[in-house]
Amino acid sequence: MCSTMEGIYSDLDSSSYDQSFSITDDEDSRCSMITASPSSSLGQPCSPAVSQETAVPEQQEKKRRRGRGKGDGALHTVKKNRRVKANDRERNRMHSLNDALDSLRCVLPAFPDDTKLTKIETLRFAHNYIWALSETIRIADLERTGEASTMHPAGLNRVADAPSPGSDACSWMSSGSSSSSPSYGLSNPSSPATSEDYGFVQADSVYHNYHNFVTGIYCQN
DNA sequence: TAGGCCATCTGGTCCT
DNA sequence: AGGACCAGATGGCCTA
Repeated sequence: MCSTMEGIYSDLDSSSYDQSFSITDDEDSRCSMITASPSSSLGQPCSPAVSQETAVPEQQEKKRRRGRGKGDGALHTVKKNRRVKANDRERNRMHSLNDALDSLRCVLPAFPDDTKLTKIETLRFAHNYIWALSETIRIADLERTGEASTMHPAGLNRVADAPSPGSDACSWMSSGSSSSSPSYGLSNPSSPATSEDYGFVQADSVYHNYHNFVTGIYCQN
């Protein structure tokens, strides 16, 4: 998950870094933080989430020093210790957030090239995925009640016209290519009325991909 | 090399 | 008072 961090800290400008405070005096608390990741409480057997815990402590140490201090170097000991503790909590909090994102990635359909989704892609993907599943239930209910013929979207049954799920799966499910101005601020998340709500450009294409998705193409590993 | 993504530090604000 | 949360700043890594 994490690439090598060799030589990162050694390249840091020591003068700018020392303006903050010496972080090495907090070695113990930081080590305890690394091993105390709350990811296990999430209950998802997900390798990406675990990798953070099992990373080489030396690499973790170097990675943790990447952030740049902005202090004036005149922090009192009490204030400094408080800041160090706050940094630890903040780091831990962000690790928890990342673990949650990893768990979320685990329950989303995998892509053919097994590319790890970015954070924003994961959130958008999950958003669309939930919507697709909701639509599946809704349409299934409609079909059961005999109203499906009037409620189906136009392109839903034209499976042959659907684009290949391989290359554009990510762009659809994550809306990754629509980072310019996608609208995710729905007033009612349970009823995404239009494809435009998700930044989709072509409604037909949406339903083609959606059909591929609900028929299992995107779920095959 | 520029841009995207990410981890970390930091100070402010709100809450308990 | 201390912790949680947040956003800005900074710098490293990776890729086109």
